[in-house]
Amino acid sequence: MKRKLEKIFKRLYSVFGQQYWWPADSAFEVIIGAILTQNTNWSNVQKAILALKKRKLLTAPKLYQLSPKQLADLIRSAGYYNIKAARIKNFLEFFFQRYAGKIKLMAAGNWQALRVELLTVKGVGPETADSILLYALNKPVFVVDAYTKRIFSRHGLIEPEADYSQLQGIFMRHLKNNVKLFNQYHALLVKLGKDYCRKQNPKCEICPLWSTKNA
DNA sequence: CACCAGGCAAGTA
DNA sequence: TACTTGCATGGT
Repeated sequence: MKRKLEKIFKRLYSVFGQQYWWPADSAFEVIIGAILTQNTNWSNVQKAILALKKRKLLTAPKLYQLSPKQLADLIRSAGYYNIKAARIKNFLEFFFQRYAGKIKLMAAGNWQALRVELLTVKGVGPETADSILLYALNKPVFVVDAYTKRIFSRHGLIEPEADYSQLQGIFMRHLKNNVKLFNQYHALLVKLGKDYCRKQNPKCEICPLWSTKNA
């Protein structure tokens, strides 16, 4: 499996190149984006982020001051706006109570412990927590998402019923714990997913991974 | 028109 | 515990 994972990475990298994730100007922006992008197209999230930026509201204190209704209206384009407004509020509550609203403080300790804390926040599940750890705080955590599972399942590399932690374990056991590698690998899988491995997409048959056997 | 997108929690039996 | 449902906009 280790060899296979390395081969897949090389193949994806040669086909798609650098992905430069996560597109954001700050760690805080990554965190808000991670919540907003839950089961949502990224272009819809960008509009919501832009709406917050235009109003100079993309900071923890500013967002914390907004009412749920005000916040929901601003992030409307991201979909599920009432739920996501509440989830952002839940995170901010935790962020101020536990880390005084300081990214540096939150990033300072042991990340495994922080992961457990993040998962106690209602609205922060495994993928959101791991996205925050990897892309906002540069911790060596592999982010698994729907594309990762679909791609590996379709290629017969995992059982279709494998859960998040099992899939994550495969990557983290076999790959070097390297932030840049994990960042790039996940981004490449999303790129592959967007281009070839959508839920119903005949193009899946010409996915560049099908030729890794011979590569 | 139907289907989907960088999930998660709550409800049901 | 194991399945199902709600959440919602905007692009294809």
